[in-house]
This record gives sequence, C-alpha cells and structure tokens, in this order.
Amino acid sequence: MKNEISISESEWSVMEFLWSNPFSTITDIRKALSPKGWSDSTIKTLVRRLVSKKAAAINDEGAVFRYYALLSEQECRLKETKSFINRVYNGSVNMLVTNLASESNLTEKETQELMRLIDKMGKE
Amino acid sequence: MKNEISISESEWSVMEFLWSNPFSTITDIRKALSPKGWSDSTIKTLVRRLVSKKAAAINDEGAVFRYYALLSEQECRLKETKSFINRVYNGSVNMLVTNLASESNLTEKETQELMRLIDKMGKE
DNA sequence: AATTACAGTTTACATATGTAACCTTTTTAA
DNA sequence: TTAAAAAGGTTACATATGTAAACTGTAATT
Repeated sequence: MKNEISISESEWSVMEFLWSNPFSTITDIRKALSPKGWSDSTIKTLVRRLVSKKAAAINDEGAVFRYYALLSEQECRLKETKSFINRVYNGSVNMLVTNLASESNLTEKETQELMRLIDKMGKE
Repeated sequence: MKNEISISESEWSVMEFLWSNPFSTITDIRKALSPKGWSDSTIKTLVRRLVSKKAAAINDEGAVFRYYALLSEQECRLKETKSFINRVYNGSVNMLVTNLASESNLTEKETQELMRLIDKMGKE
C-alpha cells in the first residue's frame, strides 16, 4: 500500500542526472551518461521506465520532451538506505556504522566516541 | 573477474540462518523461515540457488544434506555495503553517515563531532 | 531536396528474482 | 505395514532488469 517505487541501479544514473539537471532532454541525458557506454535505446528505455513507475515525468510544453524527477534525491536515498539496512543489517543503523568504523583507521578512543554518538542517534 | 556473487533479498534470509546455524537441514531452514510464509518449494529453490552461485554448500556425509554458508557474513555485508554506497551515495561513506545523522536527534555539536570522526574515517 | 540525426514508440531477448508445483524416493509416524 | 511427511530433483511462470534493435516521424544539415 506504499509508494513501492524501486529504482534499479541503471535507473539511478538517470535519476541522478535529472536531480542535478531538471528539465533535460533525451539528448542531454544521453550526453551526460555517455561514459556508461549505453546505446541510445537503452537510455530511452531507462527514462521510459522511470516515467512509467512515476519516478520521473515529462514536460511537453516545448518542441521536445523534457524530463524531470518526481521523487526527490533525499527521499529516494532514505528509502534505499532503509531497505538496505533492513536487508543487510537487520534494520540496525548501529551495526552498519560499527561495521564501517571497523573498516576505518580510527583510534580505539575515536571508535568509542563514534559508537557513543551512534548510540545517541537513537532509534536503535 | 571478481567473485560477482550477488545474494538477493530472499536469499539473504536463508544465508542469515545458515550463518547462525551452520550445517542445517532443509527442515531446519524451513522451520526457521516459516514466518516468511514461503512454501517448501520456495525454500528449496533459494537454497539451491545459493549453492549454485557458490554462496553455500552441501555436506552430504549423513543421511540428509546439511547446508552451510561458503561466504562469511562479514564479507557479504561489506560487499553489499560497498555496492550500496556506490549506487546511492556516489561511493561516499561520508555522505551516507551525514544523511543518517541528519535523520537523528544529535545536537549541533555532536553532529559536528560525528562529522569529524567520519572525515577521519578516511577513504572518503 | 536529400541525408542525417534525433525523438518518441514498440518490440525483443537474456538473466535475475520471487514464488511455487510436480515427481520420485525415502523416512517416519499411526 | 500403510499413509503421511519430507528430501531431493526438475520444471514453471510472472515480473524486474540490463541492454538494445526497429520503426515512424520530424528537424537540422548539406
């Protein structure tokens, strides 16, 4: 019953461009994503899918369609982050950060302080 | 050229059980995952896929097969975490933690200290 | 005007994933 | 010992995703 919109990895590239450059044309998108090496068709498919899943929309006032994101970067990130933490860290932000910290080069003391802040971050 | 093993959401449930309970039988897994409401077939498919993608393996010394994880929880988490951060936060741990912090109830000062630690965590 | 370069639309096709039935053999409980 | 339950194997089927060709129309370039 939610806005179960899920954006795939490839689609994220498009969304990211649209977030930074609203009202872009297909050409704009194609140029920006050229490093990806995708064919023109691929780009169009990604855009079409984003529009059909209501993550983006079309503005057709001018001669060519201009696309823009319907979902904000912030909300998409939060949604993805939550589902990621649920899937991989049993919903525990604490565990995630602990894991990140263990990969880092913080001193024992700093790690402890980090843990304290994380704890304080609440909501388990 | 990497160990491009990707574990899907449903498969994670199985892996998690195997991490906590190595050398489990299908029945063990089925019982543990019963809250998921999956059919017996579904469980078997998930286990089979994990085995075929070399994330788990079979020990067939006894009468029934016993399954165990071939990849550690730690390495799977790190892999997933990295790909997640790359996909959603442009590879920036910093940005991820900043985002988490902004969702929290830390004081301004604490957030600043958190940021300092994150920065120090290095490898951007 | 003819050619080219896109735009927009439709169709395609392989792999991944969620979810499960069916079949055969073996084990177990009534 | 017979029926039910489970194990292991094979097959299935819809949706998602990565990736793209083909077709139709229009706009820009030669």
